[in-house]
Amino acid sequence: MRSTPAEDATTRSRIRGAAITLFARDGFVATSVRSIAEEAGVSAGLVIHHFGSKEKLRAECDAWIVAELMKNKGGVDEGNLSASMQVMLSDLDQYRPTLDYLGRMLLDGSEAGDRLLDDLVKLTETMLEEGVANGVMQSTSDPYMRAVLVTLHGVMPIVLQRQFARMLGEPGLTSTMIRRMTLPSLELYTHGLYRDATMLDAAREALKGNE
Amino acid sequence: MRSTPAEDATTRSRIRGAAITLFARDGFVATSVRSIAEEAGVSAGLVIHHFGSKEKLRAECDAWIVAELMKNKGGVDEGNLSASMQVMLSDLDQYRPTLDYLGRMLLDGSEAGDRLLDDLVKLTETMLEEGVANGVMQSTSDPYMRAVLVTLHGVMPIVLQRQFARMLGEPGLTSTMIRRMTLPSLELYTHGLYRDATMLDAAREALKGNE
DNA sequence: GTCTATATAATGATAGAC
DNA sequence: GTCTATCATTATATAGAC
Repeated sequence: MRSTPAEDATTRSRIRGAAITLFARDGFVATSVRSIAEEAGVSAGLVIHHFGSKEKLRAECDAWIVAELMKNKGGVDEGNLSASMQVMLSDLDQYRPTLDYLGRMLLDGSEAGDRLLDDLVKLTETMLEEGVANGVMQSTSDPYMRAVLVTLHGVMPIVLQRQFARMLGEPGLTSTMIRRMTLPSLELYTHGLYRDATMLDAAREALKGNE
Repeated sequence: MRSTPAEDATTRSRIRGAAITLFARDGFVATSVRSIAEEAGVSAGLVIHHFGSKEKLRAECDAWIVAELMKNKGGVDEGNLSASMQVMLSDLDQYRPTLDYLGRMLLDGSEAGDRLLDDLVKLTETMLEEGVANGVMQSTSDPYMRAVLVTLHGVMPIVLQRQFARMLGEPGLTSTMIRRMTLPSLELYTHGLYRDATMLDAAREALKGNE
């Protein structure tokens, strides 16, 4: 619970940092208290002494990461998801552990991760609404679903970063990858994939029958 | 290794089925041999007797799922990913275990999962190339990256199914969700998100400077 | 605060009876 | 083929010395 600023050399914070690294890399269940202790250069007993249990340590890691993410989200006026994500993706050296851990949270059933994603969807929904109101974005038949899809597409490079990096021959999430995906992503979000509405109209007709 | 057709009542296949269910639901490390045995209604010793080790059991589950997925991919002439996925997504009752397990494979570092995803990307790339050649799809500055993005967006509902379902108030991947996401997805793939190329042009300019 | 030693439970895997 | 009993290892967590 220590929250003194600039406490980065504390043993407690070093343990937390080690835990974040290993939870992010191997997942919660696959990470042992012993391995965290080793990574932090302390004994296993001390880890438990400081945090009570592995589960409580995880909760504190979750909270720490959420705080870290909020710090950056605050910096963006509009609460624009892609912008706050972009800030972190453009400074990978600093934010990699945070982003890696975020990916784990979204998959591992963390309560904090769920609430975080809900927030991201809300931010995205607002951004899309404003875009439509300003006339810069297309309207949609289902604003909430579109916000969910855009958000999940946004976190995909983090959640599936192992596959993403592997397919591009990179060792992990790199700035090269981020740069390379920028144009194709924007192309998709600008011109779409299909040149006309044949598929869309067909789907509209098909769904009309089912309702 | 038994491959006799209609062997569904075999103890061995029942154990494999139980393993697939639990690996998909809880992940490989979080699933114990004992819990698989219980799910299959046999003893823990028998599981090892049949498969040698937990790891070998996993390998056989992987192979089984890959075969199951290939079976359906073969049914589609063009090797269209969204079509073969759609086949399975439209018959969730039958393919849920397979799809759930696929999601795990893509995340858990399974070799078989990696090769499978590579195949899906290749199929998608071919489909996109043909679409461009036929004039029904937009061209792109980076065909491979676009294929990767479209593929990863395609498997996203499976990989992030827990979040996806939770945000739509569903207990898991349901046909209701699939139906509801159809139109917004096609809208995005038809009209995109942005109404003009302002963002895209800006990115093009910005990247020109960095090269 | 930090360690070592230990308690207790669960894990993957083996041995041998039937 | 299937079970029970068991081994060896590892896990989280505790106790107590320093």
